[in-house]
Amino acid sequence: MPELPEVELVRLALQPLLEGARFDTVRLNRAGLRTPFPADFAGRLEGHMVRALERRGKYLLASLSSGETLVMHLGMSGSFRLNEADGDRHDHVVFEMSSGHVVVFNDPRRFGFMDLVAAGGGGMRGGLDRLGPEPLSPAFDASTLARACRGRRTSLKAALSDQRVVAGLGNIYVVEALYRARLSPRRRAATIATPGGQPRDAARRLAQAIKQVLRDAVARGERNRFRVYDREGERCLTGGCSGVIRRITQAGRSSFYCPACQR
DNA sequence: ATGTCCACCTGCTGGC
DNA sequence: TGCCAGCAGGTGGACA
Repeated sequence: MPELPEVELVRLALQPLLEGARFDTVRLNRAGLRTPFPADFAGRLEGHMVRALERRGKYLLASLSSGETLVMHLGMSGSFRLNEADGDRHDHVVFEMSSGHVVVFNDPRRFGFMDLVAAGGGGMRGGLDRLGPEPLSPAFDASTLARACRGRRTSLKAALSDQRVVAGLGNIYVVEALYRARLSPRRRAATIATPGGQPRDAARRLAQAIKQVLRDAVARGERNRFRVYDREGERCLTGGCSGVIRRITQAGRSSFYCPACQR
């Protein structure tokens, strides 16, 4: 399911159940997800308290009283069910908390993963440390975006999908942000910056659009209607534009855009 | 280094 | 009704 807004909503739902509670029992219904669970996974959780549940990009981070951090990623199809018994064949992990709450992790495709890392999250394979800025933080703006795109010959779609450029966007919100910024997903990333890496107007529009689509999605609280995603053949919703939404494939993924107003 | 492609896995949909 | 190709919101590794 999840891009940044959905992960943030999951975090908000889990936070009151986990923070301040200990793991009483951790049940693993299989050996791993995308990667094997770390050695003695249950043993390193049980008895320890969750001090805080935070989010970084699409990752959930539970800092523990043991000093370790539980890193969780939902992949494409991961979700948590709260206070229900497990039983589905894709219920892979069960947390029974000292608060009495039960948290079940379900993930049919098993692209998600869980790991335990030293506090801070360094040392995780792949690495949280390689993530770009949080798009909703002040540290992310037209300047940081322009610098990250400077000289890149790849498309804006590919650049924004790269978690090193900005953390948390996925296929849908990349497409939505480009639509709101009136920028084509096929446009070269480098063109939003000057050769010196200074932001052009397109970079300002794009940084603002990214923040806007993410904030709106979190505020709405559910994944409902998109303005351009999955609307191939339908009319463009931008005021004054009579274009028709087109679908193209980039890097094996669908992009949707209006050829009339997105340049 | 940079950019592109593919595999990982299951479930659902639409066309025949 | 059944079957099957194609597609799905992510990531990392292999390759040019």
